[in-house]
Amino acid sequence: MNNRLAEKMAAVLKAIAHPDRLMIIEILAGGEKCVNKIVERLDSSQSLTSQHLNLMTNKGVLARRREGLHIYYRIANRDVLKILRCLFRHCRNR
Amino acid sequence: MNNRLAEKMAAVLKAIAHPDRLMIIEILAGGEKCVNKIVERLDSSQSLTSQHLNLMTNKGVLARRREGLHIYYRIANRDVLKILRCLFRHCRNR
DNA sequence: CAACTATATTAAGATATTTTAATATACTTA
DNA sequence: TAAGTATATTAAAATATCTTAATATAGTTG
Repeated sequence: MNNRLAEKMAAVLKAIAHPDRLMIIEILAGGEKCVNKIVERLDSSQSLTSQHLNLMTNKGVLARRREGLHIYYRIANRDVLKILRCLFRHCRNR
Repeated sequence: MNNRLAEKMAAVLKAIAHPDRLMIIEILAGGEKCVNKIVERLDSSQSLTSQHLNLMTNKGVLARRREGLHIYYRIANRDVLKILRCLFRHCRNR
């Protein structure tokens, strides 16, 4: 692992290293959702959720598409789910 | 995933979400090493490296043992390596 | 025990992340 | 086109992380 790659890897981890953002990824694991559904399930504010969604989209973790008034978010690359599953197993028993 | 678990998971991610710390984990994947070996391979300062090592030890990612003047660090739980491998594969091609 | 080696701790400043509140934008529909 | 709904952006304050430099500690050896 060279320095450049280590930085890329750290950037991906930082993009998901937040409780709300992990929950968002879990919510989207079940398929794409529009923002207000995500806000409801998170029990967080619209603004903050939107910022989390934007951050993860900019970092390539999520992708979005518009359909009328709604914007649907989805997981951009399923690799992230693998990482989450390892992490989940690791944390569940401790 | 409940809130408590999401926080635990985020804490583990934060503990490793730093280029130097990822490199340290990779170095230790080959077996335990003492601090000065790690410092050499990282090309970072003794103090900063020691702080990274402490942080990861406190968060349960690493473990250490003393042998005379040297303190040997090792990976506390191999789950972390699985996470890193997923992440590595994810980042290598982008 | 003095000098040395290996490592840890501390404090401070720099930088980044998180959160809130207010406001803006984009699209839809009456 | 005005009002309404869904979402995004911005700015500021609060908090956390990162880095450096200086110093402390713990063990070893002459």
